Amino acid sequence: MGFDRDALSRPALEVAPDLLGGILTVGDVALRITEVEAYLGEADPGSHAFRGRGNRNAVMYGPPGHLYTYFTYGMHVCANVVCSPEGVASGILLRAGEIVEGVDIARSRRHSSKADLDLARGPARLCVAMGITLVDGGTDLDSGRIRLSLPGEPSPFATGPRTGVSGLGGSTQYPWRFWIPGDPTVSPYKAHVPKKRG
DNA sequence: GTCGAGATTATCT
DNA sequence: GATAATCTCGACC
Repeated sequence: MGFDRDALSRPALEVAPDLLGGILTVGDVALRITEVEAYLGEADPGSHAFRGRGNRNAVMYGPPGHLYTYFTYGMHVCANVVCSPEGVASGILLRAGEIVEGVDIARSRRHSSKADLDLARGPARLCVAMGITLVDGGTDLDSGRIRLSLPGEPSPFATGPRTGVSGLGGSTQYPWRFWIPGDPTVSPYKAHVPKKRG
């Protein structure tokens, strides 16, 4: 079960499409991954690792197959799958998915939630629905309560520009976003620019 | 359905 | 002190 460690020891751009259709299991909740986004670490102006290694992104430099979590905008948590060999900072952000098991549990975590498809639509929502928090950062995805299963065969996928990135160095120009075409849980989200404090 | 604006806190300089 | 890989809400078509 689980996944081939070697399958994740490759550049993020190659691993990202392989995650589509994969299953992420956290406790009693299972998620089918439908949308991801690749981050190439130091080579990527939009990545946290672009400005060098720090406490926050240290996990991204570690071995593949681990979970990288971070806080953004003070209120939200996002989850990444670390890939590339140890020492190379790259990861894949889980942007959206479909709850395939434990829907009632996920719904109870998001009290004011609406449709099932909305439970994990968006990176921060996905973490809330799955119960992923900062303490899960650095967890091995092949042991413990959080597990990842890669699909047996490749899924069809589409690519497009990234959204929500600060545009530092025009990083939104790269088509490093991957999703399963036609899936209802994927990105109905607008591509707006970060807002400054008022 | 789309568009625009505000909220809130860990992390880094 | 500035920044941030977002979400929710309200207004409008």
